[in-house]
Amino acid sequence: MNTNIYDFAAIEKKWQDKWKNEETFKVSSKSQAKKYYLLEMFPYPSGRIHMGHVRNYSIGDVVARFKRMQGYNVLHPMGWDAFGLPAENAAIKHSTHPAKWTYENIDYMKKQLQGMGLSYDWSREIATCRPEYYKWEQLFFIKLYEKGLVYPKVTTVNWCETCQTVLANEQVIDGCCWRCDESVLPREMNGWFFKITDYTEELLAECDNLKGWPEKVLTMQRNWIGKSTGAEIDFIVDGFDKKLTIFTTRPDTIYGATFMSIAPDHKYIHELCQGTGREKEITAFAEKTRIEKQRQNPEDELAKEGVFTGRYAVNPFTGDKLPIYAANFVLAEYGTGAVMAVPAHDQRDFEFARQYDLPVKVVIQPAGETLDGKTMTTAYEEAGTLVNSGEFSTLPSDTAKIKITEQAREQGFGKQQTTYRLRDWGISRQRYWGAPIPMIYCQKCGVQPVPEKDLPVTLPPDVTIEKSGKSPLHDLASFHATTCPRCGGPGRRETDTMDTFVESSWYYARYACPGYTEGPLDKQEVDYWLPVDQYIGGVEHAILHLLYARFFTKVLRDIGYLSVNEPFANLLTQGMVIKDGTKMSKSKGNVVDPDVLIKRYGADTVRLFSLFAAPPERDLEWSDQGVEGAYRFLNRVYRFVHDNMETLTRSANVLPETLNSPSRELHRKTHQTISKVGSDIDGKFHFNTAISAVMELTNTLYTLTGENVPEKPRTEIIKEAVEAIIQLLSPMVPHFCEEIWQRLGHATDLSHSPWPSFDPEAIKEDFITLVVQINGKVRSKLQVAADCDEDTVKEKTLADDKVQKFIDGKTIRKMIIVNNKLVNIVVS
RNA sequence: GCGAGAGUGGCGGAAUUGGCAGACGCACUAGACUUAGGAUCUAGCGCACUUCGUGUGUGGGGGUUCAAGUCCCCCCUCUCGCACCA
Repeated sequence: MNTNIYDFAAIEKKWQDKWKNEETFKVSSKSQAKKYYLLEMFPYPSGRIHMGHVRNYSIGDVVARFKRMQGYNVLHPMGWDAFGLPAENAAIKHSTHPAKWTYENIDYMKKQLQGMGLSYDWSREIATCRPEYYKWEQLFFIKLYEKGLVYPKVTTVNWCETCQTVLANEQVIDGCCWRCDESVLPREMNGWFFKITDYTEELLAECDNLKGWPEKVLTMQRNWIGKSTGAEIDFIVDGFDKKLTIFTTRPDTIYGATFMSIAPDHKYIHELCQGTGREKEITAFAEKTRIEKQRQNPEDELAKEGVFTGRYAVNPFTGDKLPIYAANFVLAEYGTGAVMAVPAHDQRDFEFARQYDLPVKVVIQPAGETLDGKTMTTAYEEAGTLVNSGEFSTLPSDTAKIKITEQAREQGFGKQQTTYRLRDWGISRQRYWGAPIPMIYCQKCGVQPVPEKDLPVTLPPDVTIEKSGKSPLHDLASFHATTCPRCGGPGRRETDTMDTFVESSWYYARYACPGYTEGPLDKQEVDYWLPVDQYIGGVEHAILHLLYARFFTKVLRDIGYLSVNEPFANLLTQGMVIKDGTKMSKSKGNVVDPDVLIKRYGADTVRLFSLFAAPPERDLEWSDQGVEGAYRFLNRVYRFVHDNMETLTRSANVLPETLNSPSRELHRKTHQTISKVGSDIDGKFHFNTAISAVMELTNTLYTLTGENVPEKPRTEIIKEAVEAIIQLLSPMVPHFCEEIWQRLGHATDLSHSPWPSFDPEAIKEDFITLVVQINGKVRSKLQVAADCDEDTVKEKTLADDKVQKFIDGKTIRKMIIVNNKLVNIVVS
């Protein structure tokens, strides 16, 4: 290795080989040190890592290395979220097998990650597509089924005829399949559901305890859960034997109901209009609405539209007959699928009423204003005082809510009710490349779980993915033909596979015991390592993955596999990497390839820049010139060490008793930097300011040792500064620092040597520059001894020439002295 | 529409509890070294005015204060999330 230049390629290879051969970052729970579990979201093995990965894993690695130097027993694992549709698409495109494609990608990406010098314990690597992994997922499925937390349901799904598969909502773009661009059709299908709704309240309540999560993510989760409290009230329908139940958050407005709206696909819609002569019209309207909702651009709201059903509901409080409309804005899936319409106090009902010329009856009056149903132009939705509401008139709306609900309950036609937006999690996928759902259908016994001893239900490898995209499992008798575990008769396996979000809902726990064969989780290990102390990933998973993982943790806790309530104690959501102001994408041609950068500058430079360019939670604008700057900085440090190698290695580590002035200055700056970098990294993740602090120290070092300075710092102090720079940078640019550390004569690796500590005494400044303001404007600056007393400051200030000039002939009204900072003289 | 976050030089971004706005880096300008410079070093670099200097300046407007990027009120813009949720 030529040490005259910064030969990053040779340096990085040397240390990566060493880390790999010596398993430097392998950890075990048998340690005296306190544990720290740092996890980054594992990648989908799509082929190559992208800049988003580089950023995510660089951030994580800094924290892992920092915590390790602080003496923690750091678990820092990596693995592969390896099931998913892209593998099937690639298999079709390249006439290969999803498994082959996936494993090849994993091999390549693993090399890329190792090439970044990330400090993973690779002995814990997981690939979710391996039977050793998904076997346990199938076991969970069965356990959940036995507990009633998994159930089958026939429901409407997004079906793509061309691709022969169900699509998740997020895979439907403007009503079309993201893959083939054909229209997606709703289709009634049987599917398996996880009963996440059993955990709604806990998922919501625990949000308040997740102090280490960004408020933004918690808000998104709360919104997604969408709790609202109100009342359910039954309405009798004239000439119809069933009651219609509505849900409302405003029972206080019930006297103002002038009609009723129900979803066009409400479960009673057909029965309801039977015999009214309006059946055809209603059916046509339901069909039209369905199609429009399919086609609808989510950006714009559908115009409100409705059709009278020919029936009337009776308001239980007033006895009024309310016409029932099928309305396109009422959702069958939310609440009860029917609403009482109070146009005076609900904007949607108001718009609908005006459109169809229905009465608007005011029952809530705001203070200091009198609303008139005939003339009002917008609904009044706030609180107020009840009017036209029988015995409840004059009550404030808050009280009325309670009283009206109470009376409905007493009289048996209503109750207090809470509704959630959150739905159960449909996990069936008509795909091949996923974990098979371990259930068997039997003509005689119905659906039966696969016995535990028969797990895993292995994905058959010998299949071809056809162009149609249809899962080969459906027609593969060797897979689905089996016997019923109960009666021994012929059975057919479930041919659907699980949503890939199921794998990622528990992988973090499996890292605690990746090789465990007695069960999914080794209780001792997971109890030691969990929860994850710091989780890091993109904000795009704010709801789906993070909610599912929280749910799974609670389920696994209740089955007895885990002891924690929440999987991730602290969460950091990093921003996107963008270029030219927009997200990197092939179509925009602004993609930066990490391989190219690493080849050109080395992994350390790429890491350094991605940490320096922006704080983690913000978007990072990629700049080729910025990368150049990071490279330049490392060279600057390298050069200093190289040019001073002899002095540095010869110099003692013991600091001398007395120091000259430049020594004191450098010593102070060194300790200030140690202090700042530590506090910037620890918990704050301000890597950008940490790096700039080290740059400042480097600049100071150059300045104080420059050719023309009259007196240089002592070599011991220079050595102290250089070693601090190397130690402080080491979590960010590990190869570079290890190499220099070694050349400086250290026998122990930096990875496992302690984080430097600072001397609080050394940090203190001898002299302070005191800013002197007159009427709030900076007019002069004074050098004073630190902690100088007020009288001395006053005296010195008034004696200053510039100050004299500005206060001459004026009256001093006030003098404000802020210790060690500034003086403000108020004159008139 | 609702919710969250943000708005600071040419650019990325700094600025404890209110206390020198623009740290650090990029770009740019001038100079040095050099056969050469896309290496390195030195100096400059918010804007305006004629220089020392003075004025002005953190999306806009108002306020509190000796002092506001920071606190309070109103408005504007952008990003993200949710979106007819009854």
